[in-house]
Amino acid sequence: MAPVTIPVLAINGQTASGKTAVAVAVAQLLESDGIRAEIVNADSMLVYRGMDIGTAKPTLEERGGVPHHLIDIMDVTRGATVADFQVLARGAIAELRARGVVPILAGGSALYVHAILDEIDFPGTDAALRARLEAELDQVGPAALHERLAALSPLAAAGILPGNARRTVRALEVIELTGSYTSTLPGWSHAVGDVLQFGLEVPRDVLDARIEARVHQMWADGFVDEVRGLVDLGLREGRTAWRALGYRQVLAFLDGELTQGEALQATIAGTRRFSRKQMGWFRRDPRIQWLVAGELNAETLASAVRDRVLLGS
RNA sequence: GGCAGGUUGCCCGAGUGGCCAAAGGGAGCGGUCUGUAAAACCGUCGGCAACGCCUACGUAGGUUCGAACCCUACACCUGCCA
Repeated sequence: MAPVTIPVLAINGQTASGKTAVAVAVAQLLESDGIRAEIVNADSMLVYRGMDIGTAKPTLEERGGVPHHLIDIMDVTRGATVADFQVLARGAIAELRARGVVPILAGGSALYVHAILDEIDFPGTDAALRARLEAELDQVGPAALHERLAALSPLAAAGILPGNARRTVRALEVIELTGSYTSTLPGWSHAVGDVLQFGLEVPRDVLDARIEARVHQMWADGFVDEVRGLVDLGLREGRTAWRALGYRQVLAFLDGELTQGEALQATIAGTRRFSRKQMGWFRRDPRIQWLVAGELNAETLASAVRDRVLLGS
């Protein structure tokens, strides 16, 4: 078999931009050309089993027979991390390529996408050390810890705001583990070869309307019951899952802190804000080619992949 | 019908004579980011020709050098009595 080029197609975009549907459509178009493609998820919350309605996880029907990777791979009690995800996603991409299948990386978690595609090495972690630092944080507060960080590494401290306890703790952890810590992300340089990056752009007002409709639909589809069920499975015990957009608001409702209507509105507002943040992140990546979301997106992306595959063969 | 309380900026909510364009929270807007990232943190947040001016604390008037804060009337909402 002649060696052919297998590009990675990355489809980025805000939540509710339609990237999932486009990714599936692209895979199906390629399939009809005799090019196999499968989807690798790059949405942080889709990894959790049982978190379906609130994450707008594509149903089997919506997946249209296209295999999806890194969806439903862990329980809500576990804390997903970028570092884990990086390893898993790169593994999936390599495995697909080895099989001659085009990986379509679809998702809206910008840090995850960055970590998968670009050269970023995450220093390790140590549970005991982390626990100690967090206990200390409770004692002395974030400002004191930040001061200590500043004494150990002025540079690292400069990149972290004093109020940000989370990042301060991690910086101290890494310094203790490795001796130094870098508080700035590396630039844009692919660690995975041959990547085509596209972004779907949706006008703000259109996206906002979609988000609102989508959240209402989640409620209608039984989102609150989904959360109730997950609570029994330990949703509150995890470190990450319960903070997911919508889930946190429903939990607040179940705890009596919000009315159900307030929880719904807060979810809409939170999702809207999240979409802004996503955009801010993706916009900075100069390699992304932006497409106005619309009918022809799948065609455009499929032909970009096709061209690349044929060129390489 | 009577008595008591309330009406504050986009929303909620402090303020009860000057230090009030008015605490705080939310929303909105903008930003930061190397193992929680759908997270965490930060800034901004009445208007303008902007070290000043204008508009603003239910409406209209009054007291005062000075009022969101005091008085009067009116409107609407709320609790108790009938």
